[in-house]
Amino acid sequence: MAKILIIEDDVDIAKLVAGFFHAANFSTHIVHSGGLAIQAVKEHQPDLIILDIMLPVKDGIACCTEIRAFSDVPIIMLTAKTAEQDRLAGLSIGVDDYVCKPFSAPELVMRAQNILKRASGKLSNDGWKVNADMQTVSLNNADISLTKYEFSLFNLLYQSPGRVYSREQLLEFAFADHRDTSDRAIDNHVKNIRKQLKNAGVSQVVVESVYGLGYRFKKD
Amino acid sequence: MAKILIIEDDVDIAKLVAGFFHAANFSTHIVHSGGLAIQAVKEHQPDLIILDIMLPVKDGIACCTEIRAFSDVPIIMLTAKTAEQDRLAGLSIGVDDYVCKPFSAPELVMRAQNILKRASGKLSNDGWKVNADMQTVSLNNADISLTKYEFSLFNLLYQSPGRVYSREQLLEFAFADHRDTSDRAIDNHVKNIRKQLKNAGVSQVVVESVYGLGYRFKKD
DNA sequence: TTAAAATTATAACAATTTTTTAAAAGCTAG
DNA sequence: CTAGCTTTTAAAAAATTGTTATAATTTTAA
Repeated sequence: MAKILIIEDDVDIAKLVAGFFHAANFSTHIVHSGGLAIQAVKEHQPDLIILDIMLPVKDGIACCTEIRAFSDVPIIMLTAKTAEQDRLAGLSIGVDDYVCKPFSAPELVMRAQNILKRASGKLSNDGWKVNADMQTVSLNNADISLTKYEFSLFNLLYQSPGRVYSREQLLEFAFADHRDTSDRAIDNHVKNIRKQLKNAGVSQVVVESVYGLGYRFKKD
Repeated sequence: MAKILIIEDDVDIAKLVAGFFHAANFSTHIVHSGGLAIQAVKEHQPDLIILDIMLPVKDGIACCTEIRAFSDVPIIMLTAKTAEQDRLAGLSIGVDDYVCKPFSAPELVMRAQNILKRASGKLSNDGWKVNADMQTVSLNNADISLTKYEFSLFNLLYQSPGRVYSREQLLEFAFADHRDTSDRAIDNHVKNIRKQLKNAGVSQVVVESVYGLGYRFKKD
């Protein structure tokens, strides 16, 4: 389920757009000003951004430039007038697409899907792909099949690269009802995950142990 | 640009649906009665049909059966009530998908896109062909006859390769009104499907079990 | 630097859960 | 009633998960 970040000051339009993306099975997050945009991008790591060009204080073009300084996340710009489209075309800031207001929501969703389809081939997130449907993880399109708990564990660590989880936390968050299970079970799952990854040709260790603390997913 | 034929007596709904498909870059043609449907299909040769199940004089199911007599064009049925869905599941007329009213237009468009993507591949999906009329499945033109529930099960899994369905979901989606049936029934159907496929000379296991989760159709 | 202590890695095995299978019982349509 | 399909049942097989013991590694402290 892809994450969409909507940067739009008009509350009604933001909700409308979010609603359509929900219907199309995306998860969304909304911020209402350009000032909050950068932080939101870093925090939520969206798969795609819908960005209004007309924002108070810091406008869409400024936002886009700032985002582009640290991320290649696809951006669809919402523009109001033809003049703005021309301006967009002129400036070659890194916008992936633009949609003119008043826009058709299905069209917006579809463009988002197209862009994501294209982007997914680009292996943006270091080549990692985590698919909860299949309970599989893939690196550079090589599927790695994990068991239920292996996946649960891997996924939790993967979602917050660099964050260290204690074995207690891992039991609590990834194993849910197995609170009375021994810590060593975690070690074994980690061992098995590493073996699976190695078999799939992943040479670097991505699930790191942190002595005395727990495990974490390697950052960068 | 794919052609959609919309068979729907309610003028407003027909226009609404047509509007959404236009926005998604399809061309559409509308007929408002079942009586005109057959001729329209022959004349316009649509790539996909949206068919309302509730039509005056000749209803959607009758239309579907008639269309299936001479064409394999994908059909999405619009149904109003759950009872109708059950009826659909029971009759296995050759409907490719159904959408329940009130439906989300983006969802309808998306399902259409998915079906068309699959249909355009013809034999691209490893030579598999699923014929809802005959309740047969064929691989490279070798027919495999399945019973009603075997087919229903196989077809559901086949439509979303790689997606894992839990036994609960399979009961809900493929068996419709048999919610109180035991999980083990699914296992037996799967066993029988696999036996049939094996008898037909399909060596690879295409209906995979995913330990702890359910079953899925093998992807690629 | 080295030894002791603590932590993590690994492998073999046991326990548990889930899947597979076959046979029998229950249904249903002809 | 019969034949074919579906469901239940129960036991065997397979896969996963958990435990234990031991080895390897890292940290700490002498």
